[in-house]
Amino acid sequence: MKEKIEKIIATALAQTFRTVSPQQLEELKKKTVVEESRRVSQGDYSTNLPLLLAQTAGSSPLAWGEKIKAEIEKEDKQTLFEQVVIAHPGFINFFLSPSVLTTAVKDVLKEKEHYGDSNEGADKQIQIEFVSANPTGPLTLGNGRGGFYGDSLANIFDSGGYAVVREYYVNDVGEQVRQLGHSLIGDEQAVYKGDYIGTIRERLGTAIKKDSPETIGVKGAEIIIEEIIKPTLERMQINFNNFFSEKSLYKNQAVDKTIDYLREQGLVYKQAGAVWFQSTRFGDDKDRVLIRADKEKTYFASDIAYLKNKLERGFDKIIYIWGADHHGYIKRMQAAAQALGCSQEEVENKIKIIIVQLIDFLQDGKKFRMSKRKGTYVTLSELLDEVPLDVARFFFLERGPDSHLVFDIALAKEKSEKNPVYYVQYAHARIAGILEKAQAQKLACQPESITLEHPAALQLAKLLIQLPDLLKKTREDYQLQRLTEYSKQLAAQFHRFYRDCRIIGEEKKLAQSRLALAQATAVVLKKTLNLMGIEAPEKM
RNA sequence: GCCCUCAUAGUUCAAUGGAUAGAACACGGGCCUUCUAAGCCUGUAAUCCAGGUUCGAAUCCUGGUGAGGGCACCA
Repeated sequence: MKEKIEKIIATALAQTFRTVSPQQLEELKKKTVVEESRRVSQGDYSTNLPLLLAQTAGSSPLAWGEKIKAEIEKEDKQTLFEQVVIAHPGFINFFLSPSVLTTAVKDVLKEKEHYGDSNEGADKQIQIEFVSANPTGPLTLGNGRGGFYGDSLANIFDSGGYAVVREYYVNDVGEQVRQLGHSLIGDEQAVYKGDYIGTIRERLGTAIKKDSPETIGVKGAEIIIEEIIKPTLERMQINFNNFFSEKSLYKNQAVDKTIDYLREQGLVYKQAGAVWFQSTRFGDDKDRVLIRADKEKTYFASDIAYLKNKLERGFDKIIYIWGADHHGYIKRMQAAAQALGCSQEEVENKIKIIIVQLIDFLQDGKKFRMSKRKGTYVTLSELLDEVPLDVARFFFLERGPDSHLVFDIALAKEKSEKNPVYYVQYAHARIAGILEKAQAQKLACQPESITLEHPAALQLAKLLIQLPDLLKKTREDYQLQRLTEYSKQLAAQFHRFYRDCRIIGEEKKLAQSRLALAQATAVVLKKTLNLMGIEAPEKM
């Protein structure tokens, strides 16, 4: 919808404003905002264009408004708008024609679960790497946040027509694996604590006595991945396309080859026995070690090899989802990307690193920072024992990635009945109930002859048409909390419609129209919930 | 010390530089002979502080204050 309006505005702008250079025109178009109006009195959509024009070319915003309005009305050949109104201090408000809304309801019913999908990414491949928790213990709430976030983001790109690869990078080699080995042995170098250590120790049996810490660590990591992490991911209903092993990058010499490559580029030097990468050449704060004096390669070295691998696989977009404790890594990864041949622009647009803030949790009135090493953490599977998956997903997705959230465990359990996810699901179940009843009475909706007359019905239809714009926007700015907000709005508006507009028992044509709207609402609600990985129940 | 986030009702969160800052929970009133009251209506209540940019700032800039995170030949 917004696109259609933008197009009309762009044409109107070009007609009105001929004296200006093409660059300025582009500039104006870029700055022009079309948004859903916040208030009914301000129409359905509005734009700030007159204000911008006054800024660029002088004269009063309202005068510009009049000129643009005239052009818009000429240009609006499909009569999208019932009314176009200039408003102080310089907005144009658009009131949609009822026919736009009835058409939208028909579209929803026709496209069903594909409503809101787009083909913008039809020939594009995108890779999202997320969770990637170290195989040294169970997944934590923090992993859950990143996991639900990444999974839903992937769904939204799916819906945009992209070929999406969901990948989990397994750090199955190196220092921490050795530390895991020591922890399993239980010697003085033990680091990880927690009940699972004892369980795995028993599983390994006599191997503990004879194998090296490294070998034990490798075995332990495998058990943790296969028997702790993967089952938890399954409970979370996250399906990765690929578990990418760090070890494999060593086996096929990818790490060595990457270091060689950097060396050929003249970006590597030796100092004090170690091999360094000149990341400062690309804006990093300091150079970084690739090979330590003791010949051990750093994680950064394999991270670069992994990035190289991703680039070679030809993805159009590469998304990393990291916890805030990794933010210090961004600069060096961007430096690495440039060293691997990405332009500045590619680093900005092609490689997206999303930082999800860490979670504190509240227990007995005290805040705790989670730490696997200290054993002070809540595992995701513990959470899922207490709280249904739908609630957990909604709870995490409700917050923007930048928000530092405090997870009150007691509250999450106690308030599960009041969780907004039930509110949204209830709206869906209510509709399902009506549809069932309607069917029993042989009342079927006739999408071809819908009329929407009641304000509550019109308002509901206006919300339905927002889904495509909302998904598109989210693919641009990654602000997933928009989906939970939208689902709550949609549910609320349906509940109002339900209050004001009866369906069963009304005059036939009216009943059919309203039934169509209710059914379309169910489709959109379900779509929105499913994108978040949440069920849309028929009964509650 | 340097760098990155964040700071909005009592609480947890929303809000592309736009018009009267939205919800939910909590607290106070109302609404079920009618398609699910897990609902609806309604009241109280907020942009950390000080400057600046702008026609317009919760949003951008500078400086404070407070919270979290990061600054190793660690992972």
